[in-house]
Amino acid sequence: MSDQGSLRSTLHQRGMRMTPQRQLVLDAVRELGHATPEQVCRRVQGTASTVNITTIYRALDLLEELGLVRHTHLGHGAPTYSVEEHEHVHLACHRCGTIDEVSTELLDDLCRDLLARFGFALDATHLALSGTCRNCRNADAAEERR
Amino acid sequence: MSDQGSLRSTLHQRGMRMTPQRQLVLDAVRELGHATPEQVCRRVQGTASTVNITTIYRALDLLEELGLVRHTHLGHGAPTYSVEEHEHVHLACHRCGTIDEVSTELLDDLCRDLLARFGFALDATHLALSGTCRNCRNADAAEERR
DNA sequence: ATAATTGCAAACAATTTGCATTCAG
DNA sequence: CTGAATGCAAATTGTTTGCAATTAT
Repeated sequence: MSDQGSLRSTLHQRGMRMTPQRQLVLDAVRELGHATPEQVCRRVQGTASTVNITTIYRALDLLEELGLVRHTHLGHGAPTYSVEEHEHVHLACHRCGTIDEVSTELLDDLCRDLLARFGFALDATHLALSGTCRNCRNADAAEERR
Repeated sequence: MSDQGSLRSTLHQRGMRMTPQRQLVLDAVRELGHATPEQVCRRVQGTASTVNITTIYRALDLLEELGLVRHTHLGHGAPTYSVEEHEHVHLACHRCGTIDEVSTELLDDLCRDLLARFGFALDATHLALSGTCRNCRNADAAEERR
């Protein structure tokens, strides 16, 4: 599902079109992995230099509404967009800023729990968990010892 | 720990002071629960009308650095600040925007897992989990049936 | 005195809006 | 033709910076 054709028809049902701009934005997000609107814009402009950043924002919103892309607030600043496909969880260290990706399989139990207890269907794709990574914990421990 | 006095002395060790503005910001965050810098500002200005929003930002940064408050990106827009104290997890429905709070105890297993497998110490306070709440799932199911 | 803190204005970054133009059905 | 989509400029929102004036030690 959600291949080229079905996307076209989903849009068509809503009286919308799959324009070159929207396709380029989707491609850019696919290729870049995690990218801010700014970065997507630069990428798209590599191919079609006249595309305006406003269009990028509008396309990202639309694609997100259609469930094709997703945004996450990793650090501060601008959010990053990525395709819904590759499911993973971010481990963001708030000490050094490193971001690791691990499988969503980790969350399976939690998912089940939330559904059973609260009727809440967790969207496990692209979750960002913040904490302290091994390195920083070691560094802290060393600090402590002094 | 981290009562009035120890805060004062923590600051003092760093050659800083507990100013009225900072106290008001901390109080506001305490009272408001989850608030954007803007909201904190309005609250503080209710008591001390001349306090500038710049000061709010600076105080929030400082208080966060001291581990007294914490910010989370709930919806889009501005982040919300809240006191570190009451540990809980947010269940944010991306359909209707409702935000529920549940105990962090839910995450105990996940915490253990992350630490054992990745050496990652999850900060479970104030995690936001996005997904679909019971109501919206029911609504969707009803839609489906038609 | 001296160093921290504040308020203010201005800069800056990220995002949104209004509107005239273009484009596809 | 008509409505959807775009580009552009301007407006808005959220946040940061530089600096002079104020305040506590």
